[in-house]
Amino acid sequence: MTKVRPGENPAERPRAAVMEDVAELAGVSAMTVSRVLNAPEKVRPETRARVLAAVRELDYRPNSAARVLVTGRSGVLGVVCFDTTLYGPASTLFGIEQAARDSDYLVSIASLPALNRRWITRGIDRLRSQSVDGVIVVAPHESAAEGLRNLPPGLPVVDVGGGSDLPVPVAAVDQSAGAARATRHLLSLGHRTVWHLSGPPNWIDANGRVAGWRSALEAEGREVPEPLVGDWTAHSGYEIGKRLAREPDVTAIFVANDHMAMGVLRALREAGRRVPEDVSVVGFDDVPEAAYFWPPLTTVRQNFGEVGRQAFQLLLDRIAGAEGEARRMVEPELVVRESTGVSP
Amino acid sequence: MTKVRPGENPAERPRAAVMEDVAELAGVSAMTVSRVLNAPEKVRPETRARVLAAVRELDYRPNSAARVLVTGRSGVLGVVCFDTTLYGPASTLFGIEQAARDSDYLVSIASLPALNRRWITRGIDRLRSQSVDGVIVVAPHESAAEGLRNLPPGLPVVDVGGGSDLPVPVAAVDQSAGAARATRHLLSLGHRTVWHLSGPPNWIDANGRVAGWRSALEAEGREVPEPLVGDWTAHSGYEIGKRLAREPDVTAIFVANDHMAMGVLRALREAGRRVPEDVSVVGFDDVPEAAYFWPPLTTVRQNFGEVGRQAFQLLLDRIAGAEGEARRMVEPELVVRESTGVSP
DNA sequence: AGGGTCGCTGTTATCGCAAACACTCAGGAA
DNA sequence: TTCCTGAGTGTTTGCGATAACAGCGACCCT
Repeated sequence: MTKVRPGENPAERPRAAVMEDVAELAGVSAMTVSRVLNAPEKVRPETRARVLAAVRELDYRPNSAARVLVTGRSGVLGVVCFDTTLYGPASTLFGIEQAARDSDYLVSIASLPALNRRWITRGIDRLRSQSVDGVIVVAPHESAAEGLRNLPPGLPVVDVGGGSDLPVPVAAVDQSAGAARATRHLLSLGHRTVWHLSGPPNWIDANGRVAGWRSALEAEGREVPEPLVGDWTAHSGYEIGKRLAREPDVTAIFVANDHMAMGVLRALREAGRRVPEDVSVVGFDDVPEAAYFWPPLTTVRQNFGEVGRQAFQLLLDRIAGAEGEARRMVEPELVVRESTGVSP
Repeated sequence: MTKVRPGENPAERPRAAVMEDVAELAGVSAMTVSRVLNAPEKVRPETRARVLAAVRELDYRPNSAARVLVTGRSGVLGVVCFDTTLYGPASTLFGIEQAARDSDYLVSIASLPALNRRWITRGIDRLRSQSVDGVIVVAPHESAAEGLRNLPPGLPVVDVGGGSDLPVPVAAVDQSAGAARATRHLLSLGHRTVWHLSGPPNWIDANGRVAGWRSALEAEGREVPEPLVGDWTAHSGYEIGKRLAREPDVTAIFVANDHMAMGVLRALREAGRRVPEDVSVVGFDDVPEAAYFWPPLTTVRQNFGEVGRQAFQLLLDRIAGAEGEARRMVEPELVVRESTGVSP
């Protein structure tokens, strides 16, 4: 006998099946259906088979809202991010999503209209209101730190790319090591020193690359020129590149990302300075196109996918109750192409 | 009097406040609290003020799972997508997310390990199991169509970039128009005909660009060369570009995206063919770096953000009960830079 | 005075599921 | 036999919110 619920017209499209419907069809109680789905070993195989057959026949799907209500777990994790059209954040997000998919988690995203403490807090709140099990913050900016200082208690949070003084676990590429590697590569080619075109102020990655570059120069006792500051865009690379091109001293430039490096390459060429004969250029990121720049760009590859996976793993640990701080550093890799050569 | 729930130790961190707690503090019933939050005009201003004060004092946040359970609405929409590291999909996703944020929707994403019917269906199922209010599919591939043929009834679905024969509303850039515009631009510069390096087979955008290119050539009675097929990467553009560079006939190339165009530019240069003096090149997308290619790339700009917004709007309409098909076409724009010039 | 209507608030039932506990029955130990 | 044990299943309850309806003054109308 099929109950017709009050207000339900049997002629209309039938409601989606619920656990009780499955139970009835299989001749068991709803609880047994629940067990088949959540702890199959506790149900006798024959019963289990009957239930599963009923599940298939009715195309039953558990209602996650009901399950969340009673268990407190949603199987959804949140990602707070800034601009997902930038190569780095987009790749990280992709890595997180893939790792999450493999563990049957779903990812909700909250993008921010601006990078500051208030918006980050709002983003986390927005996600929390949807009962996410945890949050990964991809906002590689100093202001993220403030936003992570007082988090709602009980919400697992992991940061990507953040500094070392954060009160939450962090997964990141070792920016400083990558920058140092790039700088040493240039020095090893005989350049007296290396100029730097950095990312915008207060971006963690930008700071890390400046630090690595500076320490590599200082370690060798080289002069440390004042870094120039861009905004990650090819446009800014071009504008600042024009200035650098006018300085005959400048024979080696470490640029904080590939897109800016592209602008620099163009500015140098327009100024008649050959790369790498007159000036060597190194980028950062290794975007897929970097090998097709003119000339092909020597750069530092970041494995964003791996960072995403590590961040997800840290979050899982946290959700499972792990305490304390944790850092997962991913090592970047120098990729030497044709934009670097011996000092003229 | 504050009830201590069974199993609760008053010394521990207190549970998050629920509606009943707010009601008690404000001296009203839970129902009144609910009304203050969902239909404030139905509550006397003084009462409302007391309730809101209690909400703030307890930092009360509604439990969305409970609300979903009873209303059937989650305030979450799902996006099914393939590779969010590609510029187009990433930008579209970003547009959707921004539009959603402005309307207090949250976005969950389900990325696909491969583009085919089965995975698309799975992605939609994964989202559906989280009670999303609707789904936007960003999978510009023929196989998406099959995946959209038999959808679960009752789930609003909108497609981005799909063909005209889909059973769901579609928001898209008019690829064909953009390609035709690019082709006509080249013809107007005096080129006898225009070669085409297309995207991979069965990608909707790739097909649309081929169609637009072909029709523009045919409209002027020009010879239509066999299109060459790439895979969107700069690498493939370079490899195929080397072949094109060997053909002296080739004076104008319409490339299906900017990254491949970058590879083509490099191949031409290496072969000693000057751009635009010997060969003109047009791309598609207008990635932010296109203006800094060497030479700066003439290309067709797609407003992905707008597409995302339109798709979101279509989905809102659908959720609100709108029926029937609908298409929102966004017009692309030709951006002329220095990679195109008069026929040699 | 009697009886609406209206504005505001409270009571009860319900959404779909799982935790906790209760029950049944077979098989083995005492 | 009697009791115990434990595997397998059922019953009850409650998660936190909203829908539907009921109650109750105040006010107006006739």
